[in-house]
Amino acid sequence: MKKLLLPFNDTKYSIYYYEDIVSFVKLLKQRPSKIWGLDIETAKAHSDTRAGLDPYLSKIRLIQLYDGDGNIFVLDCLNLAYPDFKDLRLWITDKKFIAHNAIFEITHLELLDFKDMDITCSMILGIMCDRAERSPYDGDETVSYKGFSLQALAKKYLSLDISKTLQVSDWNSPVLTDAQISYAAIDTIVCYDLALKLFKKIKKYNMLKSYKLFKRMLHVISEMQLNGMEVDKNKHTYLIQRWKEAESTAYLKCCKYFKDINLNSPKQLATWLANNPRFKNILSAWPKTPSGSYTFNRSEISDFIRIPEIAALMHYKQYSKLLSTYGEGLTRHLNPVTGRYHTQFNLAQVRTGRLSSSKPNLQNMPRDNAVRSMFCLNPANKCKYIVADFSQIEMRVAGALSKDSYMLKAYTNGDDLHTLMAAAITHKHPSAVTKKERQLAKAVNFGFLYGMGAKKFITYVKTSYPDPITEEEAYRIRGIFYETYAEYIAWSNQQRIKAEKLGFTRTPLGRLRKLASDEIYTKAVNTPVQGGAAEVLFISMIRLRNNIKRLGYKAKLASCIHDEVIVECKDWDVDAVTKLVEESMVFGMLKLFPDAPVNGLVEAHSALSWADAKL
DNA sequence: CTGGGGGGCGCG
DNA sequence: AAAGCGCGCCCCCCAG
Repeated sequence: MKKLLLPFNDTKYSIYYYEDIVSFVKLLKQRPSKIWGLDIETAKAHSDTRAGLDPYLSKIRLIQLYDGDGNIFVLDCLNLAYPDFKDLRLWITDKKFIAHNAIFEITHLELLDFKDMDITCSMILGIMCDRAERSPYDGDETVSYKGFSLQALAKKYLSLDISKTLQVSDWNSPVLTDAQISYAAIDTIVCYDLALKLFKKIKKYNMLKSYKLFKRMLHVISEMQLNGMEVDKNKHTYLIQRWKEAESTAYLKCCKYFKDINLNSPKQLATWLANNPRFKNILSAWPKTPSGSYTFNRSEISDFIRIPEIAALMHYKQYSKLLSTYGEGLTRHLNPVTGRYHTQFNLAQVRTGRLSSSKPNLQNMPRDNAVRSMFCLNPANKCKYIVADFSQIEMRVAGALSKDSYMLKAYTNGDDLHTLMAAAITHKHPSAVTKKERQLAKAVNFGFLYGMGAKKFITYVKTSYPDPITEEEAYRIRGIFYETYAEYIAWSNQQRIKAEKLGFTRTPLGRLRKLASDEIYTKAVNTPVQGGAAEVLFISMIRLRNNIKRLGYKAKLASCIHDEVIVECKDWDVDAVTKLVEESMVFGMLKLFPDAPVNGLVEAHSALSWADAKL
């Protein structure tokens, strides 16, 4: 044991540094604190560049615990054996912790078998406060404040400057310097103080329910991130080969029309268009980007898509997109230890309360069967993917929130709202509605739900429907939407009035989103609906994970895509867990909206691959 | 050489 | 008066 004195922020702290876990735990037990600041330092355990950050490529070097009363206990794990942690695990079970970016601590500690720790995340508190206090239109008064790192939030909320220069120091070094140990200790103090301050704000803003849901999600996310998604690399390689061939064919065709032009440069394309005599007569009708240059956005220029030059260009862009985003580049995210994609799920970042996914983003994989079938389990492991979807979750949440009797009646009867809308537009009986008409109605429902204008609807239809519609027709259809969902429209207007008065809107569980005045018309309506759908999903996933653990099934969450969950499950438990998934999702809906109709709410299937489990 | 904005596009 | 929403990642291009 080594004791260090740490003067920091006008206070004197004591650091107790241990290399022996028995005395470490013995001392911890003497402290009365129930809430502890927690941080870990990790060292590289692999040559990969991500080593030190990725739980599979790192080893924990230090565990730092702050008792909230001037004492920091630091355990150096360099020379500890795995079974040693038993006493620490036991000590941890009835304590609460505070960490910054708790997902990092949870995922790393999970691999040492520290399960379901009660951790508050100061980063999530910080993001939630930010979303409540600042719309993107507000800018940011704190110039140096950027992102939600501990350093940034310490400066913003505690007016503290903490150095991060030692973070990248060598945590593999056999002997750590006093400066390194002090650096490691400071983070626990700062995140402890930060969380106390931010937690008061959360209560003041009435966001406790919402925060508690996020907190419970930490373990769900940790499970998904650690589990990851398995891919069949051969399928991917084959796919890339096919895309490359298609791209080069398309490129050769483009060469006839575009001389010395980078097809990936919108700027060069715009110049080419402006100077091409063939386009002289239609140039005035060519749509433009917000900043005023000619656009080559596929959905904006659907009027000109039949012109050979444009058709060739679009064909090239299609494969160029696939190759650049879903080609070879994707594989750099494969984990060298597990061979899987361990996506990062970002909690609380999205203003409506959804999750987002990055490195790689698994939430925007092409719907293409060939792509999704590369997410495929090895049959030798005797596992299946269970894929379950909410059916039309946002429409259902819209109905539940507004209590629109037309929507609720349809869901109660098991009717399809898109088919009903198609029937209303065409004056047909629902049973006579064609596939094409339903497709248009789908665009009607999705578009007008959040206040789309008739004009935009025309271009929107062009992308999702084969035949164009006239302006007159667009206004007529908009009228039908407003009549059909009159109660929903009334609720929408109420939401707008409320948001105008308060300057913010909330999700059903109370997550606050500040809105600038010109955001209100659409976002005051969208946020409760999209946010409500996210909250339903969160409740469902928490329930599902708890029940899988409680009942001892061999299954783990693998991913989620806004209204869809993917579970990896041992063959012999697939039937039982599929039922559990369905039950959990219905439970999530009813927990948030007790009166919601739930027939046809969930669809679930299982198979070796993501593609096959969707059928 | 890096960072950031714009344009574009994949998903829900 | 008019207004779909929510993301992340790719490439280009320009500023520092």
